[in-house]
Amino acid sequence: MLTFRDRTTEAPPKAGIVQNRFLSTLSPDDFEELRPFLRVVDLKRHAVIHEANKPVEAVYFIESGVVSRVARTQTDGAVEVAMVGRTGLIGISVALGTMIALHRTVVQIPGQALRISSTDLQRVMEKKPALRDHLLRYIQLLMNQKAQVALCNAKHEIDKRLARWLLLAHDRVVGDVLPVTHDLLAMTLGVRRASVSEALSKFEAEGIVAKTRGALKISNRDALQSCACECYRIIDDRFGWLRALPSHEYKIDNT
Amino acid sequence: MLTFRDRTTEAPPKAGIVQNRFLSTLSPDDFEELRPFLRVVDLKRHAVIHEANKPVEAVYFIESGVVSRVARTQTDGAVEVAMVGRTGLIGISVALGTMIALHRTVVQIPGQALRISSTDLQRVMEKKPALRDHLLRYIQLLMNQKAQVALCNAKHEIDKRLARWLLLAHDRVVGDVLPVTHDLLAMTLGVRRASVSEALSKFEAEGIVAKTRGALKISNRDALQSCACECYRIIDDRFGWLRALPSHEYKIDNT
DNA sequence: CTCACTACGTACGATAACGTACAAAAAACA
DNA sequence: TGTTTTTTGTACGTTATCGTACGTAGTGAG
Repeated sequence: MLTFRDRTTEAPPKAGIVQNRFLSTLSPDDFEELRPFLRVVDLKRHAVIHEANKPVEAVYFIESGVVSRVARTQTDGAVEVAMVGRTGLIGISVALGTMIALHRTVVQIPGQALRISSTDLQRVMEKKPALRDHLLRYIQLLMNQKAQVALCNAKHEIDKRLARWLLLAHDRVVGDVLPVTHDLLAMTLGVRRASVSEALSKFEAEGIVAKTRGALKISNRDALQSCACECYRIIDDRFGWLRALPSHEYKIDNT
Repeated sequence: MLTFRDRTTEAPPKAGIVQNRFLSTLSPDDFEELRPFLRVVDLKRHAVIHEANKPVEAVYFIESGVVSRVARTQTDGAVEVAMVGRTGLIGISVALGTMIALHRTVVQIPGQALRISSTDLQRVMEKKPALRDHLLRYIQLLMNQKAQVALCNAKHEIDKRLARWLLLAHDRVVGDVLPVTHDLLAMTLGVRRASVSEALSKFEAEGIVAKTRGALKISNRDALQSCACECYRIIDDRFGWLRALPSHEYKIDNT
């Protein structure tokens, strides 16, 4: 059991209100078109939402939790190339028209999502071009994130990369607790588990995070930010346009 | 002067015929709509085609040479996140609707391109939805490449990454000579110049490449391929759909 | 309560890559 | 032609990270 109060599995702050930033920034008109097709689904830990090169049956707007897009090779394990949370969605290949997943997508921190079948979404997109435009703009965020991660992996030390990941994840969950193991972080960053443990111990000694078996608590976000490389800011800045858009309180059936 | 015959700056094999694979796989109907707007332009070494976060004035379909999309931070130099050649184009943000460049784009190996202004391309896209679909599908290739580079940077040794880059570049030029300096390769891969020199010396000792000041010749492509990591194949495979499409011989004014 | 299992702390030598530096060779320039 | 600049070869000590391994402490199952 978690020693920390795990706020990430709590009910969303406002029950029945859409938490997803992508959806809440849609115009009421566009969202109304989408609403009848959306269904709440649980994202269970380590669940594979999409498999690389396989057809995308449905698109998921993340309501809570964190999902990773990962790249793989035969010999190496999976490495995260982008992180998606309340601000985003999984299944962009529907907007791109191929309906084939680019990468494996895995649930890192459990939560919920609003699901719509690919065909339904396609139909709505045809009717509402603004929705497609919104999706395409979101794709730029993802591309930017992937590119920055590529640079970060090439140039920055493990502790900086770890700090970046923790900050991005922190932004995407409710509360300060991240229910992640060192092992998971190691896989995600493509490094040794031991390296993650060492870096986290250093952070804990400086009072930046507090550790528990299976979970981390961010105690001093500002200090963590000064540990991270510029990449965090660069990735985060691109979400500015999403944050800048007016956010609506859309209701959704919790069934 | 180059000791090797530098075939990359020769006139294209068939003068007046479009070399760009993206264009040559368009339907005659769609291409005809585009043709009047296309102008041949030179890509000069180190020229910056697009600057990150700046408006995209025009889109470039690469005819010859190699162009890199690079990510940057204040403190680190630029690192390549994707490579574009005869098979692709620069300026996807026009297809995504934002008209703002995601990354800096730099000419690595000089060549030529077919240029169309962003507004003209937008107009053609509206008239010909198939063109937009084609563009969006191409974006998946780029995303895949970025993701694989992210993994590669995290997990693979310098010599394997170098081999991957050389293979990708080799696929994108005419002939076996790559007019690149060690310095450029180092920047591109995000490593020391000395590391590149060492790796190349090793390759030369094994008869895989031949070196000259400012240029490399791929002597044994098969051997090079067995030096590279899986990432080359993974990136290259995604171009399968482009290669699979029928290719037309479209004429273009060389003025 | 015991047992098995997962998560974490920590240690060791090995090695890939780093930063830096300097000189030689080739090309460009004047 | 001589001079400057660019490119490359090579070396040194240093550091980050690796692979591996083993012990320990929580956690869950029976």
